[in-house]
Amino acid sequence: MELALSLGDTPKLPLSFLDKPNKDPLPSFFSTQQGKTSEEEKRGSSDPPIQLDLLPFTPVLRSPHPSSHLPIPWLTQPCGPVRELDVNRFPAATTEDVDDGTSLSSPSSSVSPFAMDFSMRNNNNAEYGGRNKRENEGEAERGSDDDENGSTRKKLRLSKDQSAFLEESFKEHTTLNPKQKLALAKQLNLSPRQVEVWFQNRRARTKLKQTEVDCEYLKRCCETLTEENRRLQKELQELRALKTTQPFYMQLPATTLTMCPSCERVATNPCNNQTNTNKSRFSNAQAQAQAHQISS
DNA sequence: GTATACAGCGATATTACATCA
DNA sequence: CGTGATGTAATATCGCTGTAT
Repeated sequence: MELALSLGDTPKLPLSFLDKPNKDPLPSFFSTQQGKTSEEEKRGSSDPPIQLDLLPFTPVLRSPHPSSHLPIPWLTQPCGPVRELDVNRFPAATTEDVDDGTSLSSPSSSVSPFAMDFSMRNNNNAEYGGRNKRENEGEAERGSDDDENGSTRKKLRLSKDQSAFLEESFKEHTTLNPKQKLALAKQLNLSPRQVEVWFQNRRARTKLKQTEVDCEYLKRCCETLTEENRRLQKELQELRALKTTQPFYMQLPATTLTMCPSCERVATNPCNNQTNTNKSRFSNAQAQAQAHQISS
């Protein structure tokens, strides 16, 4: 994973929740690799920029309003490889079977990255088929989820293929405009509301994961800084002890003081910036103070 | 140009259910 | 088999934004 953190130079940590003002629903998916596993996301190293690769293929091009959505790649690009169909699906179910003339699963489909037919998916599931059928007939939108016998909602489990299809769509676009929503719903034989809910939940999951990663990163930062602080405190104590026991620099003639070009400190000798220790820096500071005293 | 009502949408919290160990 | 943990679909609510009046 690419890391862009520089605690010394960067005033701002690359945390999504710090970059976002308030309402931005999703982290910006940048500088990440594809195919990161959750194991890798939970890595214990102190690697910085923790930007989850939750949308590996595309940057987020979020538009606050459907009317301003950017062109939709998966509405215009040719379909990707045809996915394996659900083996549990009725073989007789074809796209044409459910096509009303505005088929979205044709090769020139304006919907899917890969052709797939889910028309029989939910009907295979005796428990959920009726509900989905009803919803797909346009009856169910917000607030009308009870099934026909008035019972409470039944939890629908989307099939693997449906989930995969939605995931692919989500990679292309994390939000849907109404047209996309309808197209996806038709393609998956789900209600537009279900598609909408799925995307809402998916965004929430994405954000949650990113938050977890951000927290983990902050935790590591805190630990690192604590350790650094501890080390510096210890060093300071040593330097104070050194000052009281060995004030050798006070005896140096002022004419031997020079300015180190690399670190811009007054020193008795040009210091090696890379190997300069804090102790020598301390001595330099003392010498600088002495030089200032002499000049004034 | 401004104020108001309304609709649509996304974010978020929560609930309900399915699945698994 | 019962149970708790976990994942996720679905619901409820709120706030924001654009639009019509």
